[in-house]
Amino acid sequence: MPELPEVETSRRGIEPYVVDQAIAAVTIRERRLRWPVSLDIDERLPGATITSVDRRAKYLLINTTDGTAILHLGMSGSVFIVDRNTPAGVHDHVDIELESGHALRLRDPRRFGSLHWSDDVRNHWLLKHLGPEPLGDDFDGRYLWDRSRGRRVAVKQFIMNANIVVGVGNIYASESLFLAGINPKCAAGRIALPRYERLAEAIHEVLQRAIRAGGTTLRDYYGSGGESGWFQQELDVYGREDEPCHRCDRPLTAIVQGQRATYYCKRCQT
DNA sequence: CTTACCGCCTGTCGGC
DNA sequence: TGCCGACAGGCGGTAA
Repeated sequence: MPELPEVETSRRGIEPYVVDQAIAAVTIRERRLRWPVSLDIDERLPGATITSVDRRAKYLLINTTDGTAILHLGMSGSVFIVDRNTPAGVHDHVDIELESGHALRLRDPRRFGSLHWSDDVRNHWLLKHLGPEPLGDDFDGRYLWDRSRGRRVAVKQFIMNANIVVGVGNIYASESLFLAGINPKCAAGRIALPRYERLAEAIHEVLQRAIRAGGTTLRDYYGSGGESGWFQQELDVYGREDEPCHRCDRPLTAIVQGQRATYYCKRCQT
């Protein structure tokens, strides 16, 4: 569920509590995440001081004086701040305990998330192949057009491919295509430049709006359980099968692409 | 190179 | 009302 806006909201939420904090201890209650949590985490984090919290794609990068913890929230993960002695719930797998008496807690019921250690994040295997940030300078319609030439994959799957552009998850892919008026089934290689320019703008718009919405509800990452900022976006199509299109009033359509649900308007998206 | 599909998990939801 | 099976969903791995 956490898409890029939610991850960015989490980053901003925990940042003030963890930056410049020395790590007193690390408690790992469950190592079996998407990949087993490496012993490096236990060995290297304690004693280090957190220098910054960055985001790359949907990864949170907890930079320390000794290296970087790479955290992914998967489908159901969340991070939040608790007092160090707050009893852990069933799915609270990791605590990074800080000198301040707080702890950064990772909760992830489905365990699709992950936690890695790296001395050289830029070349880490999880991040190395990733495409540009959708909110960064090197992402625009021209870029999408360039990368899509000769590709027969559907445009929705194309923009969800992290090698092409990161952070466009299932929800925001449908929303962006609606905003741009593009049929999700359209072959990526058969879409002209002007339409990709509209699509790039739409992706930017949708993500930016969601981050802003997250920001307005970003009250308290301390003891919050990490729910704040989640799902504040007003959605035009996602999850609205048979409900009226916000533009033309006709019922919206749901299909499956690459084993994932897609929602769109047959009249407005061509 | 591209494309298609698998499977890791558990909370939620629909059907009976 | 209560139980149970189906399913969603990010994303790297693997196969074709």
